[in-house]
Amino acid sequence: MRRVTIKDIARIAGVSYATVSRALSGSNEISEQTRKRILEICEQEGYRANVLARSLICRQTRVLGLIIPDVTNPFYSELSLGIETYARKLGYNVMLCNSQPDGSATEELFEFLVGHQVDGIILASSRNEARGWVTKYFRTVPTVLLGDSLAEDDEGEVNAVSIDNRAGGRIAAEYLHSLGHQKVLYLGLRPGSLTHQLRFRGFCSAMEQFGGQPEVLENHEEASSIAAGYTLGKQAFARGFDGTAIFAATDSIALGVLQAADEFGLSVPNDLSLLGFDNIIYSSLPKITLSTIDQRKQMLAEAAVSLLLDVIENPARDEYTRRLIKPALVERQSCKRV
Amino acid sequence: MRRVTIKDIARIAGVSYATVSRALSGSNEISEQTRKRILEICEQEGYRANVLARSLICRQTRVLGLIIPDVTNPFYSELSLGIETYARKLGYNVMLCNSQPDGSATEELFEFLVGHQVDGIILASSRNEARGWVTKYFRTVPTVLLGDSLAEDDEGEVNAVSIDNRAGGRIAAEYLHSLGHQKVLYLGLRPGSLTHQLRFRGFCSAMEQFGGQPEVLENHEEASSIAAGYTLGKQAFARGFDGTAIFAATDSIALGVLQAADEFGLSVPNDLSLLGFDNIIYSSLPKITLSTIDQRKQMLAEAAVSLLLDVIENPARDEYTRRLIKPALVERQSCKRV
DNA sequence: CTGTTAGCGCCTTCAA
DNA sequence: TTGAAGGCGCTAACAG
Repeated sequence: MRRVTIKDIARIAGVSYATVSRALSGSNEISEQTRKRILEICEQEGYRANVLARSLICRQTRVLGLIIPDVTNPFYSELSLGIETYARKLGYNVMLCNSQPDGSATEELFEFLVGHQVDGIILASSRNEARGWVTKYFRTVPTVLLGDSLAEDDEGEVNAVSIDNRAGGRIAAEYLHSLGHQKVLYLGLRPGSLTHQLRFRGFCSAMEQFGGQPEVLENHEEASSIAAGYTLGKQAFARGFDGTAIFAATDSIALGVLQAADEFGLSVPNDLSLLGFDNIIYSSLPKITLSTIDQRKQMLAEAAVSLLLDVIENPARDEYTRRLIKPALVERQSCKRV
Repeated sequence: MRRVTIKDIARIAGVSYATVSRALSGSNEISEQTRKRILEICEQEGYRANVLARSLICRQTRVLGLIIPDVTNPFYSELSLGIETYARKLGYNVMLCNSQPDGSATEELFEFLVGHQVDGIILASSRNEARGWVTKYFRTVPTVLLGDSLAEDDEGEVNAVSIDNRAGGRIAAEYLHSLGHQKVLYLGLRPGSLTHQLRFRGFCSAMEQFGGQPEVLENHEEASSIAAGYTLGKQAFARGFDGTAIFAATDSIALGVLQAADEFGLSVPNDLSLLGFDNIIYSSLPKITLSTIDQRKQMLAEAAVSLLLDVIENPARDEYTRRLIKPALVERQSCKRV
């Protein structure tokens, strides 16, 4: 399928192809007449500029790369829609890539995106390795991390945007404490996830401060899926869970726990309170009505894009920004006063 | 950020850049020695071929465009993951684009993708306009429709893959009939969706054959969202629904209906049977356990990619293929014998 | 205001 | 086996 090029248009219009280029680029060193005529011909012939050829010269593609673990995860799909929408509004397009839940395709995808000359990359990841990936590539291509960068408070050499997970954990603890829960299980901590660790740390420190006793049940899967939550939930109930509340590492995990509880004849919130994290849309479903901590995905999305564009436009920018967004409690009906 | 090019490598290696090109392309008209040496230098310097420049010459980019209404819809996110995974396995990358639930961005996205020289496009849409979009562009770029192409059985000039929606409707009717339901409401038919019409037609013809009485409640929103299902459900219950079962146009609609039923104190399946369509992952949630018709997304995804690649590789292909995939009933706990 | 020319980074004949 | 040269579609000086 041979496509019509700028030369074809030039030939038809009887002008040089530089003129056509000018007509298209909105240059002002061209008469309105010829511009109109050329534009009409383009329309007629169905001309579409070859963006690749253009990028070759302009040294920018106006496309951003976005790497997420898995679109199927509603947290990431909502995030990616927010990012795509906002980027498009600012004149950028995004190439969405799934790195697999375990992140195994991440480096390959970086290479791929660099090869495609994207202007910048957003890496959305909650993994420990995330920071390493960013530092490996950020000298080659402007990159921002959408996730936690470091456990300690010292800033690393990465530009990052994330929710304040420590604060999120604290909010959870305060909420459960306010309902009188003392013995609470934190279910689904993934050791490979810095995000989860921060969340857990914030949760524990507040809980202990209140004299509560946090327990943990780790998730050794690579993803916080409903299935993982289900397995872990069954495990907890089978060995005789004797606390009053469960704080799930994510909403998906909570959904799985709910399923397990159902099978064990445990009613939420009557026999057991359940609190999630993320506020995915399915948490608001009837009969689910999961109380949770909201991640403010829209804000995260816009912050990440803004930061990335800032990095792209100021290549000499010799500072690193780390934006932390405050999470918020969403109270529904899965938690009850003990 | 200046990136290292083939010329830099050539200079360092002390060869012409044609030689470097050969080393990289796996050509056999080059000695193993120099190839190895060059490859090492590339590695050292962190050389990444500029895919754009390459595509300019090779006239193929190995990227496929995928247009879906909205990633946030789990049906489409599952589909898109399937498509991306399968395409990547075959050496293709995909550019995912959201056309908005109302499809308003579709034409713009076609133009965008054509400008980016994608090798082909998959348009996933259930709208009436879908066929028109495809016929408008398929001469410019190989395109396959993932959705229904025509109401009538005559083949149009489009290559298409879809579930057999008429059969899906029939299966639904047979199932509800087998449980003794006579008065059934088809809830959520979108007039703008060919898919829904086929589904409804199959449903009605079977239902009538059984002597049942199908009713309809149309959805005039642009998307089959949970919210739309909720509104429609409330509407149905408010005006006094007196049937025994509801067949929802999609699972998301069904989820909304469930919420409305909950508010009206109606228990599913005790007071009312509810059947969905799609089999999104959230239908299997505890306490939701929605019976539904499975769309076989994996199969759809692979069929669409295969067909598209076939069209790409055989440009002179003078036939149109339409693949219909059989849907399957997934029985859970939302339907009961009357 | 318009045309000419020289590349962007890469691949591919054609010579050597 | 290697190098030189032309060109993919387009933009950007520089002339005219």
